[in-house]
Amino acid sequence: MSDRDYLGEFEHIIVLALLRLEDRAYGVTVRQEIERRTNREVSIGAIYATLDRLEAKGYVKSRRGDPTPERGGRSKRFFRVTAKGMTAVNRTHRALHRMTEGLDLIRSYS
Amino acid sequence: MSDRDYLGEFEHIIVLALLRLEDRAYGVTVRQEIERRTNREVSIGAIYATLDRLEAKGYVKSRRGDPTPERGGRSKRFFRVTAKGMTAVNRTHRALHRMTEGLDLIRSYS
DNA sequence: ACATTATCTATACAATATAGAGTAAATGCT
DNA sequence: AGCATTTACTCTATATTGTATAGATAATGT
Repeated sequence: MSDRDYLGEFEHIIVLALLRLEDRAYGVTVRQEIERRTNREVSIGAIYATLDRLEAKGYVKSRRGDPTPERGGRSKRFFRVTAKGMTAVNRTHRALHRMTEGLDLIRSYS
Repeated sequence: MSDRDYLGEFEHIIVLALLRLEDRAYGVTVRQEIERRTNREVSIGAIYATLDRLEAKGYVKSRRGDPTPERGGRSKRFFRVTAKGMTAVNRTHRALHRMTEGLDLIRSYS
């Protein structure tokens, strides 16, 4: 909860998905984005549980969307990363980067 | 446990520390390396618990070292990353990289 | 042998990750 | 209106990971 915390592995992935999706980020698209980019199958329950936790910590914020003119479907809950969330991703990245730099055994991040 | 798993956030940091320390990696040096590079304080218990878990999963292996000619001190338990461990770090990196690429909001890894 | 130093082990608890079933909201059709 | 269909979210339960604290072990010098 403190401002020194790092994002968990999956929290990290989810925040990155939100950043990529910008204003199109809600449960279903977040799941798709992750599955497409990483070939990792994730349950929808895992997505929401993590989004809720991130929101409780103030790293993301959600708002209810208006219904779309599609065939049906409940209205969406859109998510965006807060400034505090951005700080947390950057802190996490920085730590990973500091631990990785100079290591050539590893496929580099860049 | 399966060969599709990703490293948790702290597991990841620890494996990277082992890779950096090469043959000097044991509890105390792992802790120092992490604290120095990331300014993150970690308890020694956290380190060992994670190392044990990583060993149980086959990502690292440990061996008992001989006593050194220092003032005292129990003999060390050295750790190294296994091939399976390397695969796991790389899988984790790849996922992170795929989720990060193209995002300029974020301080890049490279 | 005992005090000192360094390191590791055991245990317990909190936070995070995951799955799956169930519920809700919207639309189109009859 | 009532109901089926579609899309999306919520709830509950459990497993795994992350963390701290306290205590046990092993080696050395006096």
